[in-house]
Amino acid sequence: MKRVILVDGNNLMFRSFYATAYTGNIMRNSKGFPTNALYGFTTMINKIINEEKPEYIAVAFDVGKNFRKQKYSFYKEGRQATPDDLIKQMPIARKILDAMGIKYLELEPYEADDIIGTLAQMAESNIEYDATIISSDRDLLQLISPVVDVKLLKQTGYIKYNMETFQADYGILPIKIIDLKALAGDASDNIPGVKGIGEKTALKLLQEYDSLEGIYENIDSIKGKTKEKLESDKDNAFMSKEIATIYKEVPLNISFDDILYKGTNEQELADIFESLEFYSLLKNFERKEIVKDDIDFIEIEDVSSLKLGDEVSVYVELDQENYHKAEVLGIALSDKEHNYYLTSDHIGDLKQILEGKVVYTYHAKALAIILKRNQVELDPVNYDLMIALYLLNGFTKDDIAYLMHPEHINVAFYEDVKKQGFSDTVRLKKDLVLKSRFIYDTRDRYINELKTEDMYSLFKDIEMPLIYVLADMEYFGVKVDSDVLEEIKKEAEAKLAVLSKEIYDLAGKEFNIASSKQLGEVLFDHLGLAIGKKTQKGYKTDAATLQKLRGKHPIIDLILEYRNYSKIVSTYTVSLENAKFSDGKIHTIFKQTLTRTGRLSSVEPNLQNIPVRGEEGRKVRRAFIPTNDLFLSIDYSQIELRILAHISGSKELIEAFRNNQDIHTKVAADIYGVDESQVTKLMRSTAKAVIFGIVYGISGFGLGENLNISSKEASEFIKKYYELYPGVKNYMDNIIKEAYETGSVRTLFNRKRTIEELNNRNYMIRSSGERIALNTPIQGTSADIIKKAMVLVFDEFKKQNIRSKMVLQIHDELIIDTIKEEEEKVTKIVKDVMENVIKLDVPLKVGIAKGKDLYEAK
DNA sequence: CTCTTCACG
DNA sequence: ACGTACGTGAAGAGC
Repeated sequence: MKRVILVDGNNLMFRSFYATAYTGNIMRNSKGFPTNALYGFTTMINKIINEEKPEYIAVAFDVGKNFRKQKYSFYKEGRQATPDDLIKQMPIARKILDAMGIKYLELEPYEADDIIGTLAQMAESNIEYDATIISSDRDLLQLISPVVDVKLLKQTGYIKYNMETFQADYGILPIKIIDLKALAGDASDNIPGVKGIGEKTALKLLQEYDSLEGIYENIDSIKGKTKEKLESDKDNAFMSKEIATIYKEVPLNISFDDILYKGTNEQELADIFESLEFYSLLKNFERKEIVKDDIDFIEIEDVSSLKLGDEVSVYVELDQENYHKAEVLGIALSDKEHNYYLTSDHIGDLKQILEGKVVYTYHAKALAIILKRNQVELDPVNYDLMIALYLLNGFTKDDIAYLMHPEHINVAFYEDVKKQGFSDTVRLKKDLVLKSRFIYDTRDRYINELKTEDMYSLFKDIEMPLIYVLADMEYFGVKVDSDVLEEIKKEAEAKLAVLSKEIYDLAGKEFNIASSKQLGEVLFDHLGLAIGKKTQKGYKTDAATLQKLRGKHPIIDLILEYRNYSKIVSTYTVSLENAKFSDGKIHTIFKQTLTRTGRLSSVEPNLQNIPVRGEEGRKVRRAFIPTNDLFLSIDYSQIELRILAHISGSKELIEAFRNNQDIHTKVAADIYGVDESQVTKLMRSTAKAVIFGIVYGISGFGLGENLNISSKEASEFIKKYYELYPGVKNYMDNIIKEAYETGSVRTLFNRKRTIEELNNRNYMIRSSGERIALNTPIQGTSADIIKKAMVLVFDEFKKQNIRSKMVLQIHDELIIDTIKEEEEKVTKIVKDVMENVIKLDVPLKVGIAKGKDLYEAK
């Protein structure tokens, strides 16, 4: 028996396109040509070849006009036009198939379905062959027969249907899919069917009367509404049947020999992948010299033999991403004309080599920390390519290789090198030199781009200096008291032991409380509590869901408490202790090029989410102690709302901030229509939720969920807020309009965020894009402001010889590890800088707290 | 490796 | 009809 694989090419391309277009970020090559559909398509075809090992294979496409549409103009009407970005990719799919040695078939005015149907028919009539059809389109199920089966692609994986499995699922013969559509119609193809009859009813009718014809022959034995519907739409039903029927006599004039799988022409395919920049797929080929992966350089033993111009790029390779622990693997230097390689033991010479020069690098913070660890203090570099790219493209990879590949420079990806080890030193040296060369050669280009985009000042005056502020903070670190952590851990573990016993008793059995799957089964199946929302894998058991079940069963409170303590143990005692260095401190990494809004993030460990809201968790803060004498915490009061007031120009909000009013109380008084003195706690917290929601672009539903009120009531609040603060509403409308027009939004400091989501045809994703457009200028401006403040504070400390240290930034808060004698000075400097870093239409205000640990300094 | 949950602003 | 708040990082479960 010979197996024939029939692939629905159109279907694969559409699927691949929309699968990855979903987030709004369409994959493109460096020339801007869209490649997302082709990537998915190629991956799928490769998978099919590997899994099916076909002897015969054909891929069918739609082309030109189609006869159904010509006859029935409403067919597929109302469909969104195929996006240009997808149309452009279609011809390349055919080229890829040619290069892969796979026959593709298309013939006007037929659709891919009809071509597949015709080939399936050929298999039916030739005893030697059987066929497998691959598609996600259920229409093709009508072709299933004893010799034809269908692999129906699902979001992940597929379902294989043959005669038996199809009948088991649907209860009808495969061919009756046509009759099913004749009755139920098909919204996506705009096939009418019988109005008011859906899939359920249609299946029932077909199981009883076998076919559309059978149903109408027995129309009198059908009763009620169904009969009426059938009678009034009889013509539509038969017409729908005709449209839904796959045509099996397309005049292709081919034999199976014409669709023999010939195998890949590697050079041809490599050329296509090269132009599409599918580097991961190219790895599979031995390739001719298409990319640059060689470079001339001088290996330096004696530093005095180095001859460098005034402008120098330097690249230092580390053996792991965490530069607080990493060892240097090698050093590369480039100037206008030369490239040099230095072994890692020259790291200490970099000061002498680079002093007085204009220095460019990639990831200056890593370099700075490595040098600090080698007791070298180098002047700040002038240009960090990683930062430039972050500002320009929102590029977030630490690995420069991701940037060089699109420019046809073949250096190993860091992940791959790590896997293989760094043994191939020749390769390592070349790669390093290629990197320093690249940094040097692209510098002018990116500086110009920054200027064109009006972000040069943001780059030069804020982000570049901030590198060294952060390096200083990270390197100094935060001291941790292990005894305190141990004590908290012990207490929490004791509580957990008691709690789990009680929980098992109430549940009537032992289970893993940390498993949401098992917990869901216990609560909802075993104890029979009212089921709320579901997740992909079971019942939702998060805190919000459990909160609603409180009082329904005593186990709920215990579980909430259990979760609280287990979070403390795992995330905030054990792992913090593990993160401690031999100096007794934690050295986090502040990622400066990660977030889409301009905020920092903190990793290994995250020191921006140490508990504070709950009393139990908050105790963890006792373990964070100053290296000097005390912690000062200075935080912006309601900075995002003040920014909203400023950029929206809302008269009412500006007025309120200028008068130093409690904004939540004021808004509460306004929306409830009472005097401020009559505002209750609940009213104030409701107002607070409304205000925050507005900044995030919330819906009535979302606010309702959040406040546990009906979405109608919530919508009323939102409406009321807009009426009271028309400036805010106006801002929201304008920024969204602007975002649609320019495809991006900016902060007050010109930081730019492009929002691909706005071009998405999916309503949900577009809405999400609109919320991003609303929120990013606010969150981003707040990030800009505190970043600038950090740079100024750092400079001022230096100027006044302050030895107290800024150690943490938590988005709107700075923590200073303070020397007692400097307390007054430090407080004054930080407060002054933070409040005056920018002049807005509203004042900026800070709150100050201090203490002998992070618990008190809050 | 993905999902769920939960910590922070 | 649909799904429903912005930005993060980390741990544990379970495939």
